[in-house]
Amino acid sequence: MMQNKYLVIYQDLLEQIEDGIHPVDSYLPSENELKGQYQTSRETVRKALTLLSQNGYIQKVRGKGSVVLPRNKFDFPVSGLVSFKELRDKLGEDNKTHVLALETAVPSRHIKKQLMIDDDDTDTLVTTVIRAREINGEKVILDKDYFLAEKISGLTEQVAEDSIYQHLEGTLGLSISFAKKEITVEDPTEEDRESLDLDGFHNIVVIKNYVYLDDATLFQYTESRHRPDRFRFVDFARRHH
Amino acid sequence: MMQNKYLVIYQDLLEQIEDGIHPVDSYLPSENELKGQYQTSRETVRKALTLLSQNGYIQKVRGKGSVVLPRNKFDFPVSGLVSFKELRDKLGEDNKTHVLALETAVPSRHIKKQLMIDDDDTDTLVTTVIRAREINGEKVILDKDYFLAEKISGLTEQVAEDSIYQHLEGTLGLSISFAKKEITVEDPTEEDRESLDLDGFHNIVVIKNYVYLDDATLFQYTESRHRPDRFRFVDFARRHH
DNA sequence: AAGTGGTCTAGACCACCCA
DNA sequence: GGGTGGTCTAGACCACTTT
Repeated sequence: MMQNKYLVIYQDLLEQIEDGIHPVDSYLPSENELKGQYQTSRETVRKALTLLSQNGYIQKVRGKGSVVLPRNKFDFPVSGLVSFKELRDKLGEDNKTHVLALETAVPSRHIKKQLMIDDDDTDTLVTTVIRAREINGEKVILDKDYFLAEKISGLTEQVAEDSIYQHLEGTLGLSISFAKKEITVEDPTEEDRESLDLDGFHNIVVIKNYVYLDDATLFQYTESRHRPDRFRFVDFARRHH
Repeated sequence: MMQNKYLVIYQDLLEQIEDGIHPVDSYLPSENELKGQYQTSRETVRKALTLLSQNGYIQKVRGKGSVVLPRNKFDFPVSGLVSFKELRDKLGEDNKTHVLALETAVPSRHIKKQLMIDDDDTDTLVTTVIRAREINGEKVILDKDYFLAEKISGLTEQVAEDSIYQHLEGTLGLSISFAKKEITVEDPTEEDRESLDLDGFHNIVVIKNYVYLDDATLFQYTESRHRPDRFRFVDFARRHH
């Protein structure tokens, strides 16, 4: 299995950082050393280091080297595109997924708008998946996913209970490229009250997510509605001067 | 004033995109064309395009070119490091800043922990700034900033009412490199109730921000506490395969 | 086949840090 | 002054899209 050289270097170094071979506050080997170790050019080494830097693992300091940054164990993968399955695997708590709906149909006005489908368009079908996420016996997250039906297939209840993303990227070979997220706090809807264990909570955290493929086409809109006590968002942002 | 070539190209193209010279869904000139236009090498052109791509302005598509992506006018600068001043300038609403505290002292246990200062350390001073932000006559955001005092100077009430960031980057020449953010929803504290117009709101959105300089040293911890109806966070995240 | 972006190379000069 | 990362070059080959 051949890979891009810079990705091999990236993954190598990442593993070494996670294994503590390069502890926090220590310096990675210099770009010249790495260039020798991997029998490659300096620009290729730099590509790997730039990726590590973008993902918050190292900081490059002029005249000194690349320092390993501290990482909080609980950080979710850097700023998003995080699915419930990944999250659940990290947290390792008791949990369950209830599939409340799974259907393919002509979407409502509101969903058409979110997916940039023309209002007059009555041909484009959208697959809707609604799931309640249960953690430690309480239903605390309501996930409402809307997919362009033409792009997906084989979406069964089984798949929806596990990980849709795995299905998309693994089985269907779709390549997710980027996403736009918006986080707000709203009043719970009737649906929220019915589907979740809201107890005494008066608010709900809403994450709206627009997901795009490699060819820049929008193909998914997701609304993830969290009970406030079960919401946490971690972000790493670099300033591009 | 000489600049890096790739930044010149980046800013040029960005301006052209914002001016509509390259409308949404159109393709930028190809890398070969740009290389000619700017009398430079292709790798340098690619560096500029990569920046545009990271910041969510374009999507590069293999075999086709660089497509201009749609942008919501209201997007704040991509995922963060947004200061209240920037935000206020965008929104253009009536607003005011009340400086509630400004002092330099040995910090509390809790703040020491946030700024990675040793518990036994009684020498390191921290400058605390507490500000309430008023929008349309209501105090809706409480900003609590803690700076390593040795790194800053000349922080007056005047400066605090305007933009501390401008002071840091402009006047002091500090170079902010990256930040880690955590967003959660909590119960309001006594301080929140006293300093803000919470009306009937039962929750408060808390953004904890750890800001680092170019040399990877932590120098600021900020807690920004928003009334839920006045909170909105927008994020653009690329998937690095 | 021609054009596009993706990767890689071997070298160069510069700005910065440190002994 | 020697080592570090930051920028830039002129070329090469590849994978993909389009005609």
